[in-house]
Amino acid sequence: MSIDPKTAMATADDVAKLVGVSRWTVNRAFKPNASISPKSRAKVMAAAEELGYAPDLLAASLASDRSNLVALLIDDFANPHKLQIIEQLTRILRGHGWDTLLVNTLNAADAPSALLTASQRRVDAAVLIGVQFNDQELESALGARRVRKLILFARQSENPNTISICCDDQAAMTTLTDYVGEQGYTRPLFVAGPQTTSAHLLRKETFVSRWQQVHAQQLPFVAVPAYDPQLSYQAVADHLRTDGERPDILVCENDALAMGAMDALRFEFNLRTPDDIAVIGFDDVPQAATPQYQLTTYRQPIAEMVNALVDVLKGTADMETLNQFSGQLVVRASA
Amino acid sequence: MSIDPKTAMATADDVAKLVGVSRWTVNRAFKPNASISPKSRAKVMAAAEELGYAPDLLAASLASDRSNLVALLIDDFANPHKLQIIEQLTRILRGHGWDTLLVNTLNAADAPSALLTASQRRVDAAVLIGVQFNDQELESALGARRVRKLILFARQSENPNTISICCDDQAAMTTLTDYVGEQGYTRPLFVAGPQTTSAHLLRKETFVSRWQQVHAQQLPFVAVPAYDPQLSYQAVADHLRTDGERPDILVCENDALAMGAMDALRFEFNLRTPDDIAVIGFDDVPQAATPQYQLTTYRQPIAEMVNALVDVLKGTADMETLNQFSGQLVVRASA
DNA sequence: ACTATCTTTGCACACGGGTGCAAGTCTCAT
DNA sequence: ATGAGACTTGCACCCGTGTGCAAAGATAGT
Repeated sequence: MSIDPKTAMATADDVAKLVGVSRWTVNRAFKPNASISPKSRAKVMAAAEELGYAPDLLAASLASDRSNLVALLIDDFANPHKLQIIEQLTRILRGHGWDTLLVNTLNAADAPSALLTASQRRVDAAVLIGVQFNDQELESALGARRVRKLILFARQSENPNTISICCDDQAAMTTLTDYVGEQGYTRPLFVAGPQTTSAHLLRKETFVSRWQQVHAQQLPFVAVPAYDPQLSYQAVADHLRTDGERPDILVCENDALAMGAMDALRFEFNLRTPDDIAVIGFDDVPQAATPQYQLTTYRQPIAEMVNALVDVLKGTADMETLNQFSGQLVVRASA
Repeated sequence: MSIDPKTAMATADDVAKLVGVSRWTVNRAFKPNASISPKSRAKVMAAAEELGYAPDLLAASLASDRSNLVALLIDDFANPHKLQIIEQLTRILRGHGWDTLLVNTLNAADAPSALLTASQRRVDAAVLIGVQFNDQELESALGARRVRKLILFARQSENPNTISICCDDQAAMTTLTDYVGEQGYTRPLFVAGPQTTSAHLLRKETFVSRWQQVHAQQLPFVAVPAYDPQLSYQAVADHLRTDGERPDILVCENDALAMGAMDALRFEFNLRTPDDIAVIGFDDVPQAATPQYQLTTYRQPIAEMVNALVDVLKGTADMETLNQFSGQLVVRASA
């Protein structure tokens, strides 16, 4: 083996010595647009390969004040949609030269500490996704202030210190509400997620107010404490057992809730979807397309949104359109 | 706002100046077991809070040769089991002071490049999980040699440069094989994942050879190109359509394949589980417990395995037992 | 051959903190 | 009061690379 991993890694100085140039020439060889002659670069690269040299990104970050690191804060692992987002985010960011620090935030109280850690790693940005984060803490928490860019992904925010990249939830839910009405449903039950005080989705509010506006009818809802199919199963089952009048459609804040709800209908009450009770979700997770769910849902343009994130990181984003992405209704059998 | 994020971050020197001590005293205040008087520490912490100071982990990594960073390489996002592993790994590692760099490796050819990036960030270890990684590349790839510790998680390896933390797959599959026999099944079909040449699971081999040993019977199998329920659905459907004799149980390399297979049985052939064909999986993903699957499966002790990873990182691990974890058979309705 | 111009290379200084040791300070028994 | 021993603090040097500028080298036109 030519390189002994026990010995110290080769540095640019080592390569420089071997080639007979200065250290700076070596580092330039590794920069795409650096001013260096093709000949020097070739010699450097050859020597680098021989020594197993690769530039130290830590030292580079320290010196340059850019880490090419993005922190991703997630607290919601029961929701399969997160896996999709993680996949696309890590893949696309990596394609543009950013690495991803994945931080599992245990709960809202833990988020400030997670942000602090991220800031100590000098991340170029921290992306909060599905995190239950208190808007006030976004102001006061030390970590929040230390992070260069604070980005809420797939979630709205009124906090001016924050950049929000998301769908126009109101427009999306309006589309969905109208669809529900057009299909002739008259007794919707909204299945909502955690009722946080801030940084939350406007889906329930939009659906309820839009429905009320068109149908002049108050709507009941169920609140599930987390975006977890099992909790949704429980909550929906409990609700249907206690409440007298049966809804004809469950409008769910996302697919995780929708799938749990649908399971409850089927296995607790032996009800069929959509014949007995229809179900509609949000996110279009992979499981939504499987034959047992065939879930009608709304798909967010995640890849586009991640590309917008890249623009934000590069500083070339159009800040006006960042929270106005529009997705599409995916009609399947469930509603 | 007391801290302007646009201005430079406070450094230990700034805090030192404010308190009237040396920089080293400031840094000591942030180390749990450093030699510093409680009084100094209190003064330092107060000043630090005032200035919004927190130690720079990049600079610390550079100077100390420990990054407290672990790279996690994953290429298999269609498998919901990955989400469980990611969740536990990030949570437990964070509890012990390690951060996680999540790298989405596109395919086997991409893994060396991902490892190289990780090594450039000076990760303390790179954890390969479910990655289709060529064993030869584990020898030759630059990134593989530059990484301090190379760990295969939930996967065996014969490569001596590699540390493998996993179940005793043979023992697990033997348990499972015997269970299948005891339940009276006589025509198993094995549903296998990608047939890579190395670093793969020994589940198929173990099941087939064990079955053959006991029942003196050759076994058919299906190979699915990825651990993706949809691909499993297709492969199983195709197989059952073409092959004449119908198996009485599908033994699947993991739950992702098992769920896809079960869907195929139900929706392509209108067969019921386990009455018409039983199904058995591996991993015990959350979905396996839902009423529509009720999947009999084998649960690996992920938390224990992650704790072993922590021991490896700390250098206190018992290397002998690292690939001999044992999980448990979870019997549900599907087989 | 000589100068104007462009390209390539080298360098001082900076980034923020860790390590091990030596000097300084304090405590307490004598 | 004094000295041994324990606890605190300060310091020189190092980790590996980026930045902007100045010097050196190459190129082309006359």
